Amino acid sequence: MLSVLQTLRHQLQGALERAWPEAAAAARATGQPLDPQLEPASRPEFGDFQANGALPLAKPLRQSPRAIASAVVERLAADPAFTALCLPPEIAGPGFINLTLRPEVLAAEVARRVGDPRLGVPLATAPPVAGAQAFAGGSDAPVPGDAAVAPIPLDPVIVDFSSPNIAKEMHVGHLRSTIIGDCLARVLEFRGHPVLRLNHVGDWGTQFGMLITHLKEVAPEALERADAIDLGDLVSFYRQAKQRFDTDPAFQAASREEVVRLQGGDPLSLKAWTLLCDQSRREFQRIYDRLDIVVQERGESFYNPLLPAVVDDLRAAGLLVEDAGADCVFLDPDKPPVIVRKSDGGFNYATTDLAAIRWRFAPPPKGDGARRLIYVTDAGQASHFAAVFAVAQRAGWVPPGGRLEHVPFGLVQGDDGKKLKTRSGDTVRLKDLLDEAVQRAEADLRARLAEEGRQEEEAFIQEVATAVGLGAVKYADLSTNRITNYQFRFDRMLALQGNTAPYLLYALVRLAGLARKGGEHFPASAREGSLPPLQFSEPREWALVRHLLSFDAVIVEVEEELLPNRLCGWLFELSQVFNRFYDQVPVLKAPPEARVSRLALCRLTADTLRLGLQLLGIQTLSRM
RNA sequence: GGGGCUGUAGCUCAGCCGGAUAGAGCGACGGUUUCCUAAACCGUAGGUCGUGGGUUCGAGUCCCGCCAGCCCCGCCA
Repeated sequence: MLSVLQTLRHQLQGALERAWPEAAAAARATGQPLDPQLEPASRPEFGDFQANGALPLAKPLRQSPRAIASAVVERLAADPAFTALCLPPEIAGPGFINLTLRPEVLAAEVARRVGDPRLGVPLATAPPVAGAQAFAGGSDAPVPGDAAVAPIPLDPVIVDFSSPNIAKEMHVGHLRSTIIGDCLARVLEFRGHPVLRLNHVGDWGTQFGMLITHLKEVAPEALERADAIDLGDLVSFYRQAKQRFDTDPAFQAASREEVVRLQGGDPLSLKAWTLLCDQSRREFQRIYDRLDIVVQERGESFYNPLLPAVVDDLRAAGLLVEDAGADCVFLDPDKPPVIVRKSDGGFNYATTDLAAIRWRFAPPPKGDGARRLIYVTDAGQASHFAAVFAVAQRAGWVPPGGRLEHVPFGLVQGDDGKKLKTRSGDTVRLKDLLDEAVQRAEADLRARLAEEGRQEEEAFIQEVATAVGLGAVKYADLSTNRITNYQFRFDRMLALQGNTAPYLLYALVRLAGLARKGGEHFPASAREGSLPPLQFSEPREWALVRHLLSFDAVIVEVEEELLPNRLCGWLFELSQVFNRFYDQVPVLKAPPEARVSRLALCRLTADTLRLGLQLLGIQTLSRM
């Protein structure tokens, strides 16, 4: 109900200004107009919204907060636009103004969303030009959809996520970036942003020297044939190469020469490099397909030709300093510099990251023309990104209004609170982890079926186990605040109760059951004109109504804060509120006059839950 | 040594721009099924928000100090 909130905010501000015209004018003159501080109510008994603004005004206005509040309420009562929306406001506590929307306003808001594919969430609009933001209403970002503005094409948002390394297997370390990045991209896309999902794979660098050298020795025939060979277990291949590199000086020397050949564009080296990349790509794609994740590969090698320009730019900007033979940018004379060219003349990862920023902000055709760059990597890289971002700023590559955001996340830990490992101490392969989640979900399901004496097709069992298992892994990751480390526990994430994927999926299954059994009464859409005015009476109906109407707020919040756990928490609450409703309020067996409204409410709940899970990247079910 | 993140119930975690009496889930204990999937619902117990100051009408939230844990810190990504 962002638009209602915005409307009320203007009305309150108007009331405030009518009550104290001089103070309001003075406040405006300072650029800080009187703020009613309207926000969603902190408790249900306070109504829908609360205005806290009277309290801080007590001192400047030399009146008691309650007197200020009652003056505002008086003006509001005289505003027909306000009384059409709200019941008479109440003044509570030290001077809070509590607002409750009229039941028919809430019901109409619900009706408007039934059958609406966007479920009340507006499309994003172009941000205002910097400096042109001052309008009545304070510091709030304008709510899109509030006014009928001609849509301005939005600049792309880049989400840089997943980013495994070629010739290595995806492991738990890639899990969070992949899942969180995909979720953020989905939310941004839903809001209407053109999103570039970029997989910044590690496909360039010194490790290829040893890999190619090893490949040339182990499988020279691969370089002769046109088609890529199957290297089998890439991980063990990598290990072999690494081991030889660490123990065999001759191999080491050969590897170093190989790096030079590769960077010099030697055809045979390039062929070997391509083979390794193709092989890895196929492995990665299996995981992405399984997780239903779309990401476009644009590895480090893409920026290779762009690296010299980075150094040139920095030099031209007067930022480069040579130190111990390396080209450096000193952000702070007392701290280690950002090295953009090593003493041996080679570039390193900072250079690549800088080249990426430069390219991504630059207008097409020599760049992506992006407005917002989002990097989803572990928190350990925070200082690296802070430094690189600062260099990009100083170099002038960030356009006005351009945003550079590192989206850090914590470690995946085991039960012991340490970095997750297998029993033998190896890193856990992502594939194994997903397999186990699905297997456990399947075992749970089979046990349940046996217990309940249910017979189900094998295909059904596989579908449910997959959706539950993979959904549980994703949800467990997304539902905690990403900045903290999180404990990976199968039993917890697959638990049938609590803040888990299965709990949410089950709520949707209940709703799907209602739709199946009451399908002929399930309203398709309010827009077809078949929906009578909705009426609600039960407290649990109203709780569901109110929660559903805050969907737009949580989506916009995730878009801005890039915190998927906010959406998870909201969906969990929705499931809880629905389950309480379902437990106590009959739907199909309701009297006819109540049934239509309840079915409409269920329809909206189901659509919202389905959309929410879809934005998390979680497959939904109609039976389980 | 410098920097970052974290510290909230037994456990795992929320807590939005500083707002009213601190919120879930799990676990524990107790209750609910003639009724749309009980994978559910209802209730009880459980807190010095690491710690000491400060800012203010009001601090888990902002500022400073301290303690503890984790992470990063010149040619790896």
